[in-house]
Amino acid sequence: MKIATFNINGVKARLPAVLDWLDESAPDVALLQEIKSVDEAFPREPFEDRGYNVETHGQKGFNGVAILSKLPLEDVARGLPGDDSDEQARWIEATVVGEAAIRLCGLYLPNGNPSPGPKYDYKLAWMERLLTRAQDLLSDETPALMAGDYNIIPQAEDAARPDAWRDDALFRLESRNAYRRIVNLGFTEAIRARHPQPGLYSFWDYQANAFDRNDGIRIDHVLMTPQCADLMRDCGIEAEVRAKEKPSDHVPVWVDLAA
DNA sequence: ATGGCGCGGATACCGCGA
Repeated sequence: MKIATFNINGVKARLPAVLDWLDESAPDVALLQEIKSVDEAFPREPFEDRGYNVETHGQKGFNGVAILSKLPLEDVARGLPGDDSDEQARWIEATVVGEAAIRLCGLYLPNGNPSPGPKYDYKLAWMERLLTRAQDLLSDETPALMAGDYNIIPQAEDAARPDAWRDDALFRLESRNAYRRIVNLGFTEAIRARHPQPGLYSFWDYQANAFDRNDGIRIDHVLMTPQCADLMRDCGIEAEVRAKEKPSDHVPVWVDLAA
């Protein structure tokens, strides 16, 4: 089962590019971030025409996450637990049943800039809630993954110019510490585990020809529970998607599971 | 590269992203 995560930066603006990607890459499951659409306006039909079940958790203008799956999705839940007053649509989860049942969590972690400030406080508070959900997933001792746009550069080797990000919310020490605490609970981060070499990126800014200069960062991650990591056959980053017509600034990251 | 580029939702600019 091929499971991909992709921050599409607006489903309406990205529809042709996302459909082309689905036709070429043919993931069984796609976890989408930044759909920037309310649920009622999400263009379900072209995805359903391609055989995908569609579950969305949208909001007006910003954020928004979705799951596309060729297999049925069960027990769909929306919103990261831990703060009923949080109205930002950044978390969706569901179970997909193939050869094995996998709990899928799609996430769009807050950017946090400028830091310090209230947006950075929100990012760190959100990561505390993510830690709690992550602990519960591990306690289940079943195959599960948390995939999406983490807005975290985990280590210096995950940025072409780490010094340029030193004081940014994506790379500040507190951000990296919070992320590492979650990973170190017992998750396997797919790309680090299988492709540990530096220079693999998942985001390139639209400005200043960043992609042509490979001035990128790796901020889209797939974290797997031990039971899920045991199923991983391969994983990769589809950097070539960034060179296509009217691209997102992110590219898809995928894992292939024996499931 | 203290400048850029792109999206959405409000209007002929702004908030936001990373």
